[in-house]
Amino acid sequence: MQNSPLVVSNVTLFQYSEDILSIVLTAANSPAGTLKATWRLPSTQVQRNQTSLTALETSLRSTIGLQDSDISYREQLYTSEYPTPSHSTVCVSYLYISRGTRWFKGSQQVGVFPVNKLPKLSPADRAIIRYALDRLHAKVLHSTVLQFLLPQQFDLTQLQQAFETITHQRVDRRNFRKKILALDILKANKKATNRIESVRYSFKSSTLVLLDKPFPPRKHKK
Amino acid sequence: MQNSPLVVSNVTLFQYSEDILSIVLTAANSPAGTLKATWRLPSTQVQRNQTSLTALETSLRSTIGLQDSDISYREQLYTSEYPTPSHSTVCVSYLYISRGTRWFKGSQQVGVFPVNKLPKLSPADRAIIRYALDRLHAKVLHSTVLQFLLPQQFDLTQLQQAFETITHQRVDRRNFRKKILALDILKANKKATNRIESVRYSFKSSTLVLLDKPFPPRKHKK
DNA sequence: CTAATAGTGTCTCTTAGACATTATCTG
DNA sequence: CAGATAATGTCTAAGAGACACTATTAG
Repeated sequence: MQNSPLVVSNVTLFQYSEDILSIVLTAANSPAGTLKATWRLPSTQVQRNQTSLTALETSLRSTIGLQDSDISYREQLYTSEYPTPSHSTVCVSYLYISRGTRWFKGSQQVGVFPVNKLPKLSPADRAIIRYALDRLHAKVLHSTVLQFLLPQQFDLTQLQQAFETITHQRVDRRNFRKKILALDILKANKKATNRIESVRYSFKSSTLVLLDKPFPPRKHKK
Repeated sequence: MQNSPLVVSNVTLFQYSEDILSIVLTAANSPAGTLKATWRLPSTQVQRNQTSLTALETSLRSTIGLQDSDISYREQLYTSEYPTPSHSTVCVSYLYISRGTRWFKGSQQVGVFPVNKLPKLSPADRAIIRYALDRLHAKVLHSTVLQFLLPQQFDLTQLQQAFETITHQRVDRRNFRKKILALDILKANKKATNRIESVRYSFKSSTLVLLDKPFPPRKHKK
């Protein structure tokens, strides 16, 4: 007999590679006789001696093999509630970022889906993902989140591509460079060869930095 | 026997008048023999057939007499957790705004405290209030939240004062006017008399409007 | 008459944003 | 030698921010 709502937590786990932003989903045990898998955000119930965070990480490790160190960024998204007359559920959602999928086992239970090719999902999960995408979008404009999606070293073209992919904005290359360099958040690493290779950069700070002004050029008419 | 954490919700209820930003707190039943009241954020436990929101509003009505219609703005703040080895607590916090305190009964159980004269509070409550203040500050810069703190009709001086109080910024009057009028979010109401009375304005939209660019002049050197 | 408050306009400087060409490497 | 990619500088227009005086009302 419980007198508290059920508590669960789930996560929108982003991952970016080859200019594609993806989300990690897990396949629910499909009902017998069903051919198609049912996909969900990775989620778990929270026991009374856990927090939503510890429960989630334990679950991620066992179900999809994700180590703590595979996660480059974490933040709480929001808490949603699903009331029923008898027993409501409180769901604490998180936004995680992983830099790649070295951890990915290719299990049939786990899938990495580009955000514009998501499988059928519950309305609740879709709402959460939409919210997470909005949040990520906003954060790209006002902070250095991109550092958690990109490899540690990258060139400005990669940075700009990631920026454009996530914000759905096209920006002028020269203005983008000018502005991002003016922000003084990147450090240049000596280029390895003298061929025409791009100068590789990394972020000065390894932690999220908030920008006073939205960081990039806004539009690009032509 | 529960297998879920305990769920509670609480609220940072803001109220602004006479150029002072205040928060509503309730007095916990002080332990016998204690002279001083112990103040807390209004909070309530969430039962299994409730949501944090319904539980909170029910509780607010009965404990401090706050009607639904007294609240001009609501938003979820964040969810915090207080783990203990045996039984952790999940606390869903909200940010509310009320336009004044007509509802206020002056009960000994309820207090309205200016944000810079808060009584002693638990570290958890202080953290939540700090967070709420930061959020409010950010929202003043990027949206029209001030409409929920101010009376429906106000003059630009009042608007600017509220702005300055909440952001701790002093801005130049002329620049403030120029910018806020350029945003085209206010409508002027005909002034009642032909004396030197300020023109009174109200917001065009009765709902929160997000601004693309942070709304006001930033600094004021002298 | 004095003090307080409301209202208003201009100039400067910084920054956003538009835009085209050259050099190097790959095939 | 053709095609792709990286690097770079200048001009213009808009907006941020600094700044001072006049008119009205209240005491």
